[in-house]
Amino acid sequence: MLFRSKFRPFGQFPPQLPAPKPAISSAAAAAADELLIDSSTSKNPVREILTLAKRGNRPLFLPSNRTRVDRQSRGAGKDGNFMDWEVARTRFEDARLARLETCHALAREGRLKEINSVLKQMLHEEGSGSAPSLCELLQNNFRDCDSCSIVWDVLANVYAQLEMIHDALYVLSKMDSLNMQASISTYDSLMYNLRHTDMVWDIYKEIRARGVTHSEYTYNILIDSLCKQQRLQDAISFFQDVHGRKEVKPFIITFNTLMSGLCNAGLVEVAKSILSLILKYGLRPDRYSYTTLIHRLCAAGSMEEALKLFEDMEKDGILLDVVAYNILINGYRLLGLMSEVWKLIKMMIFQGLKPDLVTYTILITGHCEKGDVEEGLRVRREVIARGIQLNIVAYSVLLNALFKKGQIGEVHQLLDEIEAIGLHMDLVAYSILIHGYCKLGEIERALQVCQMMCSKQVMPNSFTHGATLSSLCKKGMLVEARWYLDNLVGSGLMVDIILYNIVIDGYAKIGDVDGALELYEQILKLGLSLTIVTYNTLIFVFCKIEKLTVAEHFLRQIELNGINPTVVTYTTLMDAFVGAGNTDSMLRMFNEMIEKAIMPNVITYSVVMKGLCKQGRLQKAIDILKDMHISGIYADQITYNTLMQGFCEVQNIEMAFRIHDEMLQHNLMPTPVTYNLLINILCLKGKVDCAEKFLDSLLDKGVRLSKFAYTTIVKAQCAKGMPGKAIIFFDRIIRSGFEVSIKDFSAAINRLCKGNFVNEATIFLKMMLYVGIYPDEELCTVICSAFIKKKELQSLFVLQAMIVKSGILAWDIQ
DNA sequence: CTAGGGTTAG
Repeated sequence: MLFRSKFRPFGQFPPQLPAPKPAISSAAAAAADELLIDSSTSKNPVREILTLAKRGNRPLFLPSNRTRVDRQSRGAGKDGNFMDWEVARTRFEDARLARLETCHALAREGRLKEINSVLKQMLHEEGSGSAPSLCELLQNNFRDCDSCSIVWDVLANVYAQLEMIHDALYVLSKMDSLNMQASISTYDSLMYNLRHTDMVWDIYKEIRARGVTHSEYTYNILIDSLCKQQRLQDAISFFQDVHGRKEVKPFIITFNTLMSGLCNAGLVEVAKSILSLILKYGLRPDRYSYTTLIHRLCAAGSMEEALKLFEDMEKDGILLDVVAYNILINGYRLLGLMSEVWKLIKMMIFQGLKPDLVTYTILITGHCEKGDVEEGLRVRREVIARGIQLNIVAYSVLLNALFKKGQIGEVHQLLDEIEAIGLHMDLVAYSILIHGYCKLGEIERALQVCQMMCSKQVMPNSFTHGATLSSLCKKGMLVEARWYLDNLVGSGLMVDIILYNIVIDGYAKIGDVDGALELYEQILKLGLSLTIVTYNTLIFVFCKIEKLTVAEHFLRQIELNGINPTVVTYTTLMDAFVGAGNTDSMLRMFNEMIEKAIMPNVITYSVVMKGLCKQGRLQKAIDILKDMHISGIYADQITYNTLMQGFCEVQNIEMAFRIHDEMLQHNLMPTPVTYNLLINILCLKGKVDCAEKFLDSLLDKGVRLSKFAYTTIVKAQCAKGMPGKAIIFFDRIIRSGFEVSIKDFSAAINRLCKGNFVNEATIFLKMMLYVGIYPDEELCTVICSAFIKKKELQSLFVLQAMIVKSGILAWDIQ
């Protein structure tokens, strides 16, 4: 009982979105029923995701806690036939009893390992939530037998091993009420599986209170648990308490555990000092001690130091194994040095070691990171051809890469493959799906996946929730995002600062200062530590509502709190100053960050350029481009577009096109904005035909253009007295499938009327009515005045009659 | 107890 109170029940997440507006139709209800059966009987969640994805239906929120009896009844009684169900139940009970009988027989002979494996198989089939009924069976059928307590103990132990913590705790509480004592090995298992939570200490206290003697693993598990919970100081103190007087000699494993914890916390130097501590205790560092450190150094990019430790390790007589090679190989992959990766793979083969799945996964990751998913998929085929089966990690890498490229068809193909092999989706794999769907804007599908993983007892963590929250925010669904966040907080689940940052950013993007500040207050109340991201986001929202003094004040506040501003902090402020036309303040900020040795990035430079262009200091802007090349920061499309816009504003057509050429020389694909700028400048300079030819040449090359490029040309044709061409060209826009709006028509008609091309304006009006758009009051006025000016009273009356008849101005005329 | 996969800010 002690344990149950603290443990939170499963199945609270995901919170369901506020009910989707349309009521669930009867067809959907039928589908829901079908799904219900799917989710409770199917062993493969991937199948369900695919089914959902292919069906493309609305979210159907499934109840996740189906009881066992319910499951049995659905499986057995086809037509709800009572007898069928009764027969099936009896058979099922008989099979369970037979197995428990076997366990007791084995217990009488002391064959613990075999009990363990029988129960493991059994509980795996039973699933979580099965403890109450199994306990009942044990209690009713095996009460007076000597071997009972052994079976009960192994039962609790196996539940713990299978991470069915609820069930393990249930068995323990039952044992307690029956006056049976669990073994230290069972407590160890339980603590190991609860090492990420505070509950280990409750169990440890329980062990002490009951006078159970600790095992050789007990302390190690506790130290590991403290490390896993980032309580390093406590871990070290506990180590000293237990091992300080050297009465209980620590394992080398315990030292390694500590080193691993320190490394994960980024305290590599402290971890290194453990090496000498090991010697002081009369032990020798082993393979794990070295590889733990080396791994950390590789992850931090310190390959040289890592290589040096490898030499030390070899001097100690420890040969490189596959794991050690993989760590090194991954180190080079992280640095993007794929040639070194290949060298090492050849080297390990030369030494008689076989690259394993991890090696290949690193290779696949490397290819995918370069954007070459095809090559990643090729390696996958090669691996399979060598008789190695990919695991969920390798598939995750590929899934993630495919989502990033938007190759959703291939994603589904891989999911099919995962299903066919029978691999289990894990937390990361599910998170990739959720994030992927979110990025595609398919939030409902993402929520379905979330729901599904919950029903499979794979609980979403902060990353998973972050993906959902950020896409809700990106879609501007702040009410839903806030509601989701509040639910997370309300259910007492771990909510970290990142989740708050995401939603604050959501508010910031829509300029909702109050929403952002409300969450800021909440963070303070909860006692979470604010990060620089939080501050950057708050600075951004004040910039957004043009309160630059407040924003800059915030910067000073940050510094007073001892937090270092980053390149993002400064770039945000600089961009706002440029937007407010205050280039001097922008430059002041730029100089300030340089003084603080904060490295500008490509965005910072682009902002500086934008400011300089605004002041007309174009030569200076070009100089910035040169500065960037020198500091090894590559200009991107936006940088070039910014510069190009500067030259377009002074109508320097030649420079605009030279910048375009330079983009191509640097292998940068111009964006729609680039083309819009160029087409616009051609039109402004009266070279409308030239603009049209340029547009055609782009289309020939297969470039996709935005509607703006087309309407720019139409506007120019109208303004420059080419009404006939404008009509033909506008027709082309409609035929190309663009959605035209009243604004596009008004822009053309206004310009035509201004140039007295009243007949052509009328043709536009007819086109407009033809596609089902009606003129507004303003546009009617423009056309009527044009008729009056040209004294075309006949047309005027026709138009007025039409206006009255169509009821466009009905509300005005009364 | 060591290796490979997912995340937030301009």
